[in-house]
Amino acid sequence: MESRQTRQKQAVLQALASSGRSLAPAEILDLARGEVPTLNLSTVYRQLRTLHDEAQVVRVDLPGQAARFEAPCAESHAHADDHHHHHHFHCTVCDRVFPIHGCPSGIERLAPAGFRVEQHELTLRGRCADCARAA
Amino acid sequence: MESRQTRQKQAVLQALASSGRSLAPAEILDLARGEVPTLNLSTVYRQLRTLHDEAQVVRVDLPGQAARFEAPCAESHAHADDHHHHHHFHCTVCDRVFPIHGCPSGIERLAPAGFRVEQHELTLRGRCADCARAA
DNA sequence: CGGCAAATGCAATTGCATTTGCAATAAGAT
DNA sequence: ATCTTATTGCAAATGCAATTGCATTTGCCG
Repeated sequence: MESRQTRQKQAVLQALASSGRSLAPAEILDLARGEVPTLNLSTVYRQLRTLHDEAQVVRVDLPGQAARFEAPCAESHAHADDHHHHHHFHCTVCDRVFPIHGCPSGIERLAPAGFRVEQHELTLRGRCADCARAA
Repeated sequence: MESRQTRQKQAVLQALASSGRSLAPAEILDLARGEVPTLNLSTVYRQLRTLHDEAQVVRVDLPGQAARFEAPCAESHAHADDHHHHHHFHCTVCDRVFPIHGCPSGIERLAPAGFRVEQHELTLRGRCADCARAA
């Protein structure tokens, strides 16, 4: 099954790349329709799955939210699957999700004795610059 | 609508209180059935809603997971709705969720300029003591 | 001890996110 | 240009957490 180069695939990829943030499938649909007006949500989901398999998009889960997707970070290291580690800011007003670079240190120390921390996720919530300004 | 004192309500509360961790509705059902064998999942959900309204249980959302619930922390302050702030550890092996006390400092600094951080959530993932030992 | 509204059990239903069947379309290799 | 088959659009179907209708049970107050 060779993956083909379609306008809809490019549109999805383009939406993710140019937005610079994590997008929900419906957001991707909206943005990508600028390129391909007939684009369908099913296609977005299908492409997301394909792109995810091809490591062209990363899935992001935030607490209490449906899955979002983002383009792999530009600063990814040489190590194949080691994308730039980052966290997310969720705006409670506009519901958009932005990347946050950097992460608090000493996190592993928080776990109880005997627990083995292999990963962590931090989500900040509040108002993004736009919405804070509009307050 | 006065809330009554029923065996099932106590069983749910008891399960949460004695477990000392965050439980999914199905886990609560399992545990509470030790007390009330006929307990039904609908009732668990109904009680969780009631108890939540009465501030007797707290809802916990972890990334990519269905809602869990926990008993309000014992060390809650005098301030009515200010429960002891804490985070969670999710064991990827047994799928149980444990409370983590303490939280990294300087978190607010991570947000981009202009963003207003109002809240944050940290989730550690890995192996709990039991599962790390059994590795 | 009644009596009545709240709570329960059970089955059926809803609400969403995500997936799938299928006929029509369109890559892209020949 | 042609042929093969992956991809698309659309509608219908899933999966699953959570909710609800209803007849029955059970707190609980007088």
